Amino acid sequence: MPEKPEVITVTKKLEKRLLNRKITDCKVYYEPIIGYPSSKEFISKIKNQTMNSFSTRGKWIVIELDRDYLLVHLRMEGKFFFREKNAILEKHHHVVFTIDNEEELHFQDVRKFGRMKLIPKDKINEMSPFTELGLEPWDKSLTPDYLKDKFKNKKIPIKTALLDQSIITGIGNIYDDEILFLSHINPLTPANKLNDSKLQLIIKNTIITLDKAIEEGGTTIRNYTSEEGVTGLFQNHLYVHTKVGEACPNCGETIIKIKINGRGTYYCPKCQK
DNA sequence: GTGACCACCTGGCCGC
DNA sequence: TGCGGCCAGGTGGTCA
Repeated sequence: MPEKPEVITVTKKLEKRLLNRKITDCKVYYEPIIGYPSSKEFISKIKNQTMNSFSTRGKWIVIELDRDYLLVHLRMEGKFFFREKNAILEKHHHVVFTIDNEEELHFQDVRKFGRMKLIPKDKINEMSPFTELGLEPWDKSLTPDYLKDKFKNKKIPIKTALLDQSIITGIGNIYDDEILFLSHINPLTPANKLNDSKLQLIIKNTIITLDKAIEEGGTTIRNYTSEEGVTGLFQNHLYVHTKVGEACPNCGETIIKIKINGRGTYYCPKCQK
């Protein structure tokens, strides 16, 4: 389940292999994957454009082409694989890009949640999903005052508030649990009840957690793998997520699991009162 | 404006 | 062994 560190890991690997190369053909086998424009238009527009740069915004992979930006959201299980030209289409491979007429880049998504958009460069500010996104975790503007302002009318649990991409972008369910554990904050605490020092702790631990996860190449839980099937190692450093019934690494109390807004939430009831 | 809920989607797991 | 039902979860849409 790709979050920011996994998106960065995948983007780096794609950049290494695809920078300055040309998309010579494209086939779409499951049309809803293409969020904008129509799949027919997507195919015709993307052909013969060179991939000039790779970056991320929130959980989106941003590929700068000649005339457009190709935006890819992996959602739950989107993955990229390289294959030789005219390779047999494997199960759950929904979009195939031919690169330099030499090899293929396959987008696989078992659950079909992933999305791609092709946005003209001159329309990126009005049409991209970025307008709805909040601050990146490393943004200098991410301060306790910023969060206090965003949370002032939020009575929802902090667990839910941190998943709100319009406030901080890039945090998903796994790192949310880890950040709150490191911050000794109960995930059910209403977001508007947190004081400056707690908000500062959240910011600090968000950066620590994501930096460490990026260093480890992301987290492999269930079946997330990055491009070329590379698996991340951060799951070896998780403190509470998926650790239900195990001892808290801090106090030894048993880690419990509850549901908050439909999301599985793991925490230590003693450390995170 | 806010928050709760649902749909999307499939594979894995569990109980019967 | 086979079947049905539940769970996982990021995002966008709907409704109260």
